[in-house]
Amino acid sequence: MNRYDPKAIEAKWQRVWEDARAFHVPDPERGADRSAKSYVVEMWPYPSGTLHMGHVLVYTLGDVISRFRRRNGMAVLHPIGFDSFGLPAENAAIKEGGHPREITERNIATITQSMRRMGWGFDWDRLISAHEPEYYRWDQWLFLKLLEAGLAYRKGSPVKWCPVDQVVLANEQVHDGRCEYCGAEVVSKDLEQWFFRTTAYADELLDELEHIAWPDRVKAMQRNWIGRSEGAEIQFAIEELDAEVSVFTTRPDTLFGATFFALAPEHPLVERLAERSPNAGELRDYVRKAAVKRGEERAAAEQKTGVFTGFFATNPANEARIPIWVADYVLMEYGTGALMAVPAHDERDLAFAERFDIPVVTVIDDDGKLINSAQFDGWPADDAKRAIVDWLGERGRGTTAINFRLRDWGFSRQRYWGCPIPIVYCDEHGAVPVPESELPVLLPEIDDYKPKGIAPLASAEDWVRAPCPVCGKEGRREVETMDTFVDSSWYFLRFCDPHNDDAAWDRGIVDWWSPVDQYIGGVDHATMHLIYARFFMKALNDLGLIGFREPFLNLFTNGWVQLGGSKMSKSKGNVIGPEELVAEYGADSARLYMLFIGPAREDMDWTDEGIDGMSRFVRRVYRLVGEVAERARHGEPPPGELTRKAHETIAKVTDDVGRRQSFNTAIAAVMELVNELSKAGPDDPAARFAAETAVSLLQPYAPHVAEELWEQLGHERLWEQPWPAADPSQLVRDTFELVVQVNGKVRDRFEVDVGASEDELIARAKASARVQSHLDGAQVRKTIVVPRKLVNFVV
RNA sequence: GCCGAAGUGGCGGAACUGGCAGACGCGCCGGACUCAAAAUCCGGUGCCCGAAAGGGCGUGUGGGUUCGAUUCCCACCUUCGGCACCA
Repeated sequence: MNRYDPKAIEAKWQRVWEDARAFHVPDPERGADRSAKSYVVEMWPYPSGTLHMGHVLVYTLGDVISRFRRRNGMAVLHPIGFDSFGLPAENAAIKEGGHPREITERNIATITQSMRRMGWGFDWDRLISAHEPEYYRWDQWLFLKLLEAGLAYRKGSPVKWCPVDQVVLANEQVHDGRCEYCGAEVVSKDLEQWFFRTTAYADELLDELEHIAWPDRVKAMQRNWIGRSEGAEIQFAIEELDAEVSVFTTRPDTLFGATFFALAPEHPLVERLAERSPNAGELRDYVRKAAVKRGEERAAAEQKTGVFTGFFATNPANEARIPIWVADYVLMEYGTGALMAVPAHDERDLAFAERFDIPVVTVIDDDGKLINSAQFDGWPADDAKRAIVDWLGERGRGTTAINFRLRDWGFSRQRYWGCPIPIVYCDEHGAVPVPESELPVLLPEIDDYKPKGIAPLASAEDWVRAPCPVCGKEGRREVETMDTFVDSSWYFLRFCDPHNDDAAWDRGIVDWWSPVDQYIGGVDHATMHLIYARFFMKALNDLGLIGFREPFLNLFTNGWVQLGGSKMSKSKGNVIGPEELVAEYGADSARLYMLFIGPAREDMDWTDEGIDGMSRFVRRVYRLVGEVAERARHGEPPPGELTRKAHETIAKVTDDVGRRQSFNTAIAAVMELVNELSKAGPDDPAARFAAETAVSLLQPYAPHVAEELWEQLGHERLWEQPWPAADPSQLVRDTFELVVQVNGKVRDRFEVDVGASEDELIARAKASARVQSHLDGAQVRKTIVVPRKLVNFVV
């Protein structure tokens, strides 16, 4: 008997698939039926040195789904590419020398090899990588489109700046308000940065969550992230300045309880107040210090801080003059950067009021009714919200308002290894887009990638000098690059038409395949990537470039793979990686075990004992099926236990993989079938059918060994065979196990004819000696019969 | 603080629609084969009492609904995750 040799088997079939172009899908024919297409995408990997266990999980999931759908008669697009721009390659280049491109391409080559060895059925003809000009020129083109549509823009936003070194500092480079390099006091400076107007779609991004089949937790995270809150904007007057300043509040019902007014240090009004304030020095000093603090630092402060401006604001509800403070717990980025403080009904306002001895006025009683609120006294708070805003509205002092936590997406990066932003700055014409005909703006070669606080590209002086597209006079190129999330916001569109040199994609082709039917990836991308990609689709749809507004109809979020946990096994002591795993056990066992450990949606713990067990199972299947293959018997399997078990297993696996996406239980079901087959032995008349069924059902998980055994059984090209169908007539049983309970406790169980009537069931149940001993002459008060399940006597 | 997910044997987990708790696997125990070991095969394995038959207990805790609850409801505890001076 030949021994199971995964290395030989896997190499053999990988070769066969490649020669047969088994996973290649052609472009759709014009007018082709879309109902049987399926577009399956796993989040494209960042090409770090090697594959890790997380990759094994994600791509095996995608492969199982793709192979299953192919055999269910669907045209399946299952592509792969690399998210190949980004920081790690740049950092590696800084640390070890070499060019980020070389490092990246070397890694891609290594990982590609490993992916092939895992047997993942990708359409390799569609391989794309973000760092190639053939890809990123379309990043640039899309940027120009969004710019034209007003969905990309530039604005100044405050950064930490060292006035001595003349560089931007990252948060981590500021210690106690001083520069990490020279110790100079850091100041805040407005720096122009690029933004996408994600907030233009805030409402839709929120509302459309209702209509996509995503996990609840991901939807919840996006809702949190978008953070819609409903409330009101209310105008307060500052009489001394003859100015008005508005605040956002979700609690207009507490308006009568406002006892002070607070401005963010960055609020434009602060400087105007400082000009006329007796304590201008203190005020400006406070503002300066607040500006160089990190947001988290401000939030973590044990005590609230602030400075009184010397001015007062007038509450439009009761004409009360309340003191205006500047306080760094007020955020310029949210609402209007100003707030009415109601210490009685807001913890933060209370903490501030206590610190600075500001009065606290309660305006809502324990019953939720308004007090101290003039004509609104006695109103329930919820009704009062609306009534007060209406009342203010009549006098032009307030209106309902909605605020979002979501901010526009700042996507420019002071980094080298990314897509150049196609803009030239001209003294006369400002930021001028590079004409489409001049794309791509190629990333130039430079010598030093180190972050110096100015973008590395600035050192490529010949490249930076470029003529202004409008006037031709010398201008300077944008030296910042795009966030890599730009690359990943549309790569799944490019997969549909990956080699198009004339356009980012052909709309007909993209609209045929898209949206993605099944997207798979880690929950760590719940907010950023999955929001940005949704934003892109909405924008591209509005631009007429695609025919849909949501990128991913179904999302499967996989858990994390923990290695060893507390109990690292064997004496290796080391973490075992996919490469060693394939070398030791073969890809099939690795793939199977990865999905068998537990529900793929949840975190899981990889153990070496576990894969030993799976390896045992695969060898067992190999041996058993081999024994069956040697027997000559063919033809229809006779009805019986084993035949029925095979049909039940087909039904179970089809449902688990197809509908429930419960991949671990499907494997368990096949194991049960294999156990039955083992018990029946290779000479059982149904053995061949059981073996063929087990092999066929295992194929999405363990494609190599399945293909090999399928061949041994005398067939060909399992990957093209229709998925087996359970014969309903074979699933019918003529007896079932009746459970008999007394007072809800199981006392006996035995086989009963399916056709038995209720009375017969009760009679049979009562006849049982075990049941009798529990009835023990007591009077049966009630009898419950559940057809084909149980009888319960209540005594 | 707000939002979300989850608590089941020694371990990973199963039980999909309120109906046999613990499928499947790991580990462990016993046996077969072997000079021996590995591999493989067979059997056992929730806990407690019992020689056994059998009985009792048992799905985080406490209550409730129900003939019957891992499943539904209420309260609480714990763990994990997201957001967070967001007004």
